[in-house]
Amino acid sequence: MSPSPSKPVPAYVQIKDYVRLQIESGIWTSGSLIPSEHELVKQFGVSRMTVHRALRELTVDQVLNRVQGAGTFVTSHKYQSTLIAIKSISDEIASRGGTHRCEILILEPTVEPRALEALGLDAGDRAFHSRLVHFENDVPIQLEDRFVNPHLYPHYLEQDFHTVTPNVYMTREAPLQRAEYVITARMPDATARHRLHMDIGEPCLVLQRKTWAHGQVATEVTLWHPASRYRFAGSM
Amino acid sequence: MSPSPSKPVPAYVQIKDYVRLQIESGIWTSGSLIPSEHELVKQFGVSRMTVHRALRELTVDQVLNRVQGAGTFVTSHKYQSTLIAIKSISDEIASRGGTHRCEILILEPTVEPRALEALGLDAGDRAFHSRLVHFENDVPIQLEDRFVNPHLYPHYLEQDFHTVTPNVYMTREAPLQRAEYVITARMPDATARHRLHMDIGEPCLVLQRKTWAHGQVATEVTLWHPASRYRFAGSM
DNA sequence: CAGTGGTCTAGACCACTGT
DNA sequence: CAGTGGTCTAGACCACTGC
Repeated sequence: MSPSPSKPVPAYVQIKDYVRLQIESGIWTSGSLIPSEHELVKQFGVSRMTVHRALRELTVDQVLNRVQGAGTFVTSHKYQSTLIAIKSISDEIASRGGTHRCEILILEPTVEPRALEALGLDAGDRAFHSRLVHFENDVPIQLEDRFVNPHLYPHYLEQDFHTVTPNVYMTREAPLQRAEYVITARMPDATARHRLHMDIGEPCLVLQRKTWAHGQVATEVTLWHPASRYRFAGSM
Repeated sequence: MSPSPSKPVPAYVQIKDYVRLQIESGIWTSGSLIPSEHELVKQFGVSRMTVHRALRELTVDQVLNRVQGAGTFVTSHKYQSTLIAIKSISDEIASRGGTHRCEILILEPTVEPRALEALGLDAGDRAFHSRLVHFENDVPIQLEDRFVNPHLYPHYLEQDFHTVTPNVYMTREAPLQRAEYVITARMPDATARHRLHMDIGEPCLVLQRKTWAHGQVATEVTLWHPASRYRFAGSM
C-alpha cells in the first residue's frame, strides 16, 4: 500500500494536517479559538517558528484567522466565494493534445471611439485592432477581438500571429500588472456566427478581459466561444 | 504625502518588493537565475530565514520557481491562467444593497437515475431534489436546480429555504472539502424561461457545481442566470 | 564535490489584545 | 498586566543539483 516509503513529512505540514483534521472532524468549530502557538509547541515538541509557519500558511489559505494579542480562530466564512481557473487558449489546446491554428481577419490601426475609450486614450489618438479566429483541429473555438494600446506595443501590427498568439506576445513585451474579467452569455452577430461555424440560435460564452501594464490599459480583448464547443471549468 | 508615518515595513516584505521590482523593471528576465539566498543575505544584512521567507512566498505567488540544488528562477509563464471569483447569490445581492427573495418550486425526494448518478448513489437509493428561483428586488436572476445527498443531509427537506438558502444551510451542516465547477452558455427550456421572465431567444449563463463532503458527493447544483441580467466578474 | 534550497532550533524583541 | 501573535537571528543538518 506504500510503494514509496521515503518522503519524510515536514513537521509544519504535519501540524497543518492536524489543524485541518480538527476542523473537518468538527472538534474545532467555526469561529472558535484554537490553542496558542505556545501550547502547540509543547504538544508537538517543535520550535515556535515551525508552529508559526504552519498557522501562517493556514491563514493564507483562509482556514484560520489570526489576531495579534487575541489568538487564532477558525475562519467562519468558508466556500462563500470561489474561483474558476481560465487558461490561455493555446496552452489549453496543447494540454489536450490538439493542434492549434490561427486565422487573421483584421490587423490594423483604428480611431473608433469605443476602442480609444476602452484603452483610456484621447479622442485624437489611435489604437490597434486585431481580430483572429483560433482553431482546434480545424474547428473554430474562439473569436478574439482585441484593442491594443500602441504606446505600449508600438510594433504590434508587425507581428506574425500565426506563430505567436497576441496573448503570448503581449506578456513577453510588457509585464502585466492587473486584469479585470467579465464572463457573459451573448448571441453572436451574423458575421461572428459564420466565422465560428455556429448554428442559428446558438449562444456564445463570452470572456471580456481588460489588462493593465505600466499603469496604463494595455489591451482589451473580447473572446467569443461557441456554447456547444466551449466551457470554463475549475475546481478547488 | 505620508499621513501615517508609522508602520515599519518588515524586512521580508522589503525583499519581496525588491525582487518584484527587479522583475518588473526587466533587470531580471523571465526564466533567468536570480541571486542565491546566501547572496541576498549578504546584500540585505539579514538572516537566511528572512530571505528564505520572502522567496518562498514569491514562489507561492507564482513569481519565482525554486529548484533545490539548482537555484531560484523567474517564472516564465505569467498570467497564463487566471481566476474568476464567484460569490454566493445571497452575499452578492446583499453587497449590492439589494433585497433577496426566494421562491420554492420543488422540494421533494426523487429516484431519477440522473440524480442518483450525479451523487454517486446506488440505483435503489433515493435523493433529494430542490428547485428555487432567487429574486433581486423582485426580479428573477437565478434558477437553482439542486440534487442533495440524503445520507449527508437527512433533514434537507424540512428546511425553510425562504430564510436560509440551501448553500448556506449545507455549508453549515457539513464541512465541504472540494468542488468542481463548469460555466457554460445554454438556451433555457420553456419553463425555465418563464420562471426567469426571459424573452425568447435569450441565452442563459449557467454554472454547474459539484461539491464533496466527508468523501462523498454532497450536492450537485445547476444555476441558470438570464444573460441580460447576470455576469461573472473578477480581477487579479 | 561545492553550492543550492528545505527544514528546523532556541532563543529574542516587539506590538497588540483583554482584563 | 500576562498572554498573544509578528518578526528576526545565527546557527545547524539534510537532500538535491550540476560539474
